[in-house]
Amino acid sequence: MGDEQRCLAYSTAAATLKSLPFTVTTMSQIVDLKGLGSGHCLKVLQETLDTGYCREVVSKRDSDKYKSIKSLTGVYGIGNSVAEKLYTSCNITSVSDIITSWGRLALNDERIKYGVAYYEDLNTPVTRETAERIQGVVRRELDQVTQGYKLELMGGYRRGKSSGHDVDLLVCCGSNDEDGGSTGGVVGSGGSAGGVGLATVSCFIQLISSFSNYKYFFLQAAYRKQSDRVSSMDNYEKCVCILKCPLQDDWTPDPMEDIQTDVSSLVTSGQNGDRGWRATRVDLVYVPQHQWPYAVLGWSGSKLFLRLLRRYASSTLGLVLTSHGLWNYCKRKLSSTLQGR
DNA sequence: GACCAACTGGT
DNA sequence: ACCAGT
DNA sequence: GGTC
Ligand SMILES: Cc1cn([C@H]2C[C@H](O)[C@@H](COP(=O)(O)OP(=O)(O)OP(=O)(O)O)O2)c(=O)[nH]c1=O
Ligand SMILES: [Mg+2]
Repeated sequence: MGDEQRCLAYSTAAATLKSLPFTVTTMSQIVDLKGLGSGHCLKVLQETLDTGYCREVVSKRDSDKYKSIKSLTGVYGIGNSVAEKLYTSCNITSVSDIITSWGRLALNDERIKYGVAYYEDLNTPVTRETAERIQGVVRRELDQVTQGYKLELMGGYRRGKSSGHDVDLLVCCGSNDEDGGSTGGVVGSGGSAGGVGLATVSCFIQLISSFSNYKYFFLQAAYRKQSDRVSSMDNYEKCVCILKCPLQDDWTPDPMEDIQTDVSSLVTSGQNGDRGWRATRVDLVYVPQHQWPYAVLGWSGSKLFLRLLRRYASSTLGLVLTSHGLWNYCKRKLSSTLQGR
């Protein structure tokens, strides 16, 4: 049921107001703005301007259900659907409820374990300073396996934000790494990478391997379509992980530290602020050089901007815009040098 | 009343 | 197909 | 929920 679309409508309305160069004080300033419509949004705004708040907003915001769902979806890996079920069918209202009732809830998604164990860390804003520290960690790992690469901060930071919910990094390998050709150990989905240390292995796989070597947490890896692979080994396009971000410059991960796999040990080891690191969500995206501009566009956001831009590409230009390229519907990549627009 | 971005991975 | 995520 |  089109909740996603209603969310889109609210986002557009909010962005419309945010874009105004002045503080809104009267309805006449906003009634004719595109994106606000003539219904719900205006009603909320009218009441807010008249009385300082909107009864519907306040009652929704302060309702027990809203507060519970908000806490539950704050767990990485729990979305609206599961949160709703936990709340209505299991009387679960908080993360501590989840921990207490873990055994009977059958939450199978591996991410939820980490989401619960590092709930506080993962809901603490990541400062730009932290993001740059992570970038430094990644840069030093990359320097050991390749050269001539590009590595840039993406997402909110690239748009000038000073904090965010994660660190988005875009990597583009140097020309030496493009098309290695040789095949080697296959990297299994979801965790330990094999065949580490071979010169022919893609720098991205080596990078990810260094994370598991160092006992960082590894969550998920996405594959790249065969046709887009830079080399035969190089089948990862994205790595979604949680890294231990050093709190001081001199901290290095302890290779002896075991990775905990059950929630209770994760939760206990996740507590305690005094551990020299903070759990940080990191997205690493790896693209071949010819896709770099599309990847920069696609990973800079914002989410709303991308949706509007892609809608324009599709409905006005008749093209498909993704983070890999600009295509026509027959799946032929548009040669932008020939089609100069 | 149709349309609303485009995609991947886990179950 | 559904859910969660980018 | 807003736009066309
Ligand atoms: C969430 C989301 C992100 N993206 C892209 C654009 C985002 O800028 C990029 C990174 O995703 P996010 O990290 O979720 O977005 P962000 O970096 O803008 O926000 P924050 O500062 O809170 O981290 O991925 C999508 O294309 N679609 C989506 O639905
Ligand atoms: Mg981000």
